[in-house]
Amino acid sequence: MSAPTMEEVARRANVALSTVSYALNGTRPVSEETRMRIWAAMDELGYQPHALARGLASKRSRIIALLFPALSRGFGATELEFVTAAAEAAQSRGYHLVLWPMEIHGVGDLQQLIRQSLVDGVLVMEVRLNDERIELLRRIGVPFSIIGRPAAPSDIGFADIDFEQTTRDAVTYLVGLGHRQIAFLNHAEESFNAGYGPSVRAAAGFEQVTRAAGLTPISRFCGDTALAGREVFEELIRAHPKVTALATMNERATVGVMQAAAERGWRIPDDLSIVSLVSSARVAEMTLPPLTAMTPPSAELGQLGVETLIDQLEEDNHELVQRLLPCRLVVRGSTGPSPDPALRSHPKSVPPQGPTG
Amino acid sequence: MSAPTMEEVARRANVALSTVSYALNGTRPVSEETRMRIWAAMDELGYQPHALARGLASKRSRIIALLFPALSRGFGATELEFVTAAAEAAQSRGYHLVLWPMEIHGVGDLQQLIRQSLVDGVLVMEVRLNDERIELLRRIGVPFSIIGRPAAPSDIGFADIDFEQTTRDAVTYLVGLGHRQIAFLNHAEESFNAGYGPSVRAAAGFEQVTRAAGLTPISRFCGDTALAGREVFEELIRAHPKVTALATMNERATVGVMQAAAERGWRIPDDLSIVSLVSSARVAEMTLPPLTAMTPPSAELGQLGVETLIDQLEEDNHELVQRLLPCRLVVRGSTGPSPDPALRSHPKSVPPQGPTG
DNA sequence: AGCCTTCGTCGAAGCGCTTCGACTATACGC
DNA sequence: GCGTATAGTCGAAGCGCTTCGACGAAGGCT
Repeated sequence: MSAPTMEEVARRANVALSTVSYALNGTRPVSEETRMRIWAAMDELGYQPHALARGLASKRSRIIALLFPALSRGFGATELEFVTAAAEAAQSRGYHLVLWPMEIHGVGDLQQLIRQSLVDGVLVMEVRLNDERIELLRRIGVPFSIIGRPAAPSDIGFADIDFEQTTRDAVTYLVGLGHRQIAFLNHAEESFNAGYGPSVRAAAGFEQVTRAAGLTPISRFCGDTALAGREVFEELIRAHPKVTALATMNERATVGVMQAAAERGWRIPDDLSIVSLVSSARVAEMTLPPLTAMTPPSAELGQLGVETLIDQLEEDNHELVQRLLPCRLVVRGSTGPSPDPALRSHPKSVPPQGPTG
Repeated sequence: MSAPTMEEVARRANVALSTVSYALNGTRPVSEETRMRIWAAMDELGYQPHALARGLASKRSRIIALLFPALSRGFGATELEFVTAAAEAAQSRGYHLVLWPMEIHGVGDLQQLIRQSLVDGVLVMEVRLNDERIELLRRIGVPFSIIGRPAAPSDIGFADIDFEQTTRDAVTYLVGLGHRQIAFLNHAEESFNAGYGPSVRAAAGFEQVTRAAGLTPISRFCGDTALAGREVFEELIRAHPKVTALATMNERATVGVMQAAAERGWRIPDDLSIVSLVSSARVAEMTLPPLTAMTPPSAELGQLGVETLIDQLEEDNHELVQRLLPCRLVVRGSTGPSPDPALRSHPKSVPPQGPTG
């Protein structure tokens, strides 16, 4: 009834307990013949090594923790995909992934968990440029790798979206459509100032690519709500009436922009093009028209994050893995050739559907 | 440097190792005074019990697994919220939650994981009415509880959305707005036939509430894509031109419906009301207008699922917990008073923005 | 031939905890 | 008063595994 132990395997294969262990882990050489006998015994018994016992004896639990901010802003389908991919990657390397949803504010909570010696390492999501958590983790002395990267990611493994490249790609695409006045809708100013990586890096990328294209960078901070999106958009259009395209960092605000555009009679993409800088397909397809968007490689990031960590745990001279992945452009219905902005203020058609919410 | 052990605590408190254990777990009486000394020693050392050792010795790992279908249909923000809540609930009861993303097709994979004795129990998401997984789990002999419920949930703990009630509530709300021809947009027929719980139960609820209100139930199956939504909507309106309100089961199709409605010049909610039967706020706010929706109690479900399982693990005479939670109606912009359908076919305003995708 | 490695195996000592049986001292019943 | 619980503590035996040291046999070197 209860699970077979290594001892039973050993008896059945007529070898010592330790030999079974060596055969299982390849820790010491075992003759071809013996190994065969042991394997046979194992699967006749349906043997699976006892994870806790193995962990206790070897001081390596083969469990890693995924640290993610509970109930955080902007958590959605993308993150789920990420988490799933991480769990799968862990599983395929023989590890387990535990979820530790928490905000870390002091060394306390986390240290308490770490001290339980349940996990070999920690994977951290959503890292800011100067994230205190990194210092904390280092002080605690637990192996970790991160998704996102701090300002100076000198000696830690990470995997992150290449926001600069993503923004450049998006803007380049808009320029290719003939747009010349392109605005960038960032996250809230507080995020930017707090060093939130996506915000800071995308801004840098935008600045860079517009300058390189000989254009004037126009950008705005904007809270992550539809209302903020509307307000900022209105102000933006008043200040820069010739803007024909928008690259946006946050989806809720984007919806607000679309509302506001509709209210002033602008059609998307005829009168205004919008490209969302980081949107999963699921979300991008919810709007009308569906959003042309840069889609984050969530699954790859999750996988990469886990592998970076595990490599670090297993190899002694772990070469640091640090990887940047750009988002992939998926053209949907929200982008088109640049209109002549002058012909736009009084749209060819009619007043659109008013706000209803 | 390395974590303190129970032995060090014992030495420091001048008691036997076992006494520390008793003090920690309350397994046997320990005098007030001794207990104080032990506590003091513990937090001077920053002691945390070693999870693996504890698990090995007690045969209870205090780890539970969340089994969820990898890369499944319809996975999004709602599910993430659910997972987060589950992890938090586990944590607050002193448990850890590991993620096991997998499709179970045979007893094989799962049994292999179970045999590692890593987890005390399993929480299963997304259960169909006649889910083979339940039989499997029972055969494997691992404690489990489920989110969703099978056709005859006689003796297993579960937590589920009350789809019947939710649908009734939604339709009642529409009826209250004056709608008399209300259609129900279900998931795909295959899901229904496969016994997918939400699909089957919502259908039952719809049938019931419409009949009770003296209305004729109109319903359609519909694939989970915008295209399917458009097609089914067109067919529906041709067959039942007087339909003024829709209760929809799936978000992608809903977007298709909104497109199709816009194409024929219908405004939402002036010409057509839509209530989404299971939508998280995040998604419902992405559309234009934002969707009035029944919002699932994801967090509560996650928490309830975990607690059901843990109760079952800890109490000997575990009274079976079986709970149904209805979704909460959140009115947004997609519902309004019933129009006179006769006045609708040639809408007051203009041809809307065409399809762009 | 003699010596040193390497291969293949065994037995035993833990890893850090829980739990069982045993023991002492005190309280209780009648 | 004596048997009998009960509170409070201890020591030791595991839980199922990894890993260390040891040892014989086989092979390579000079």
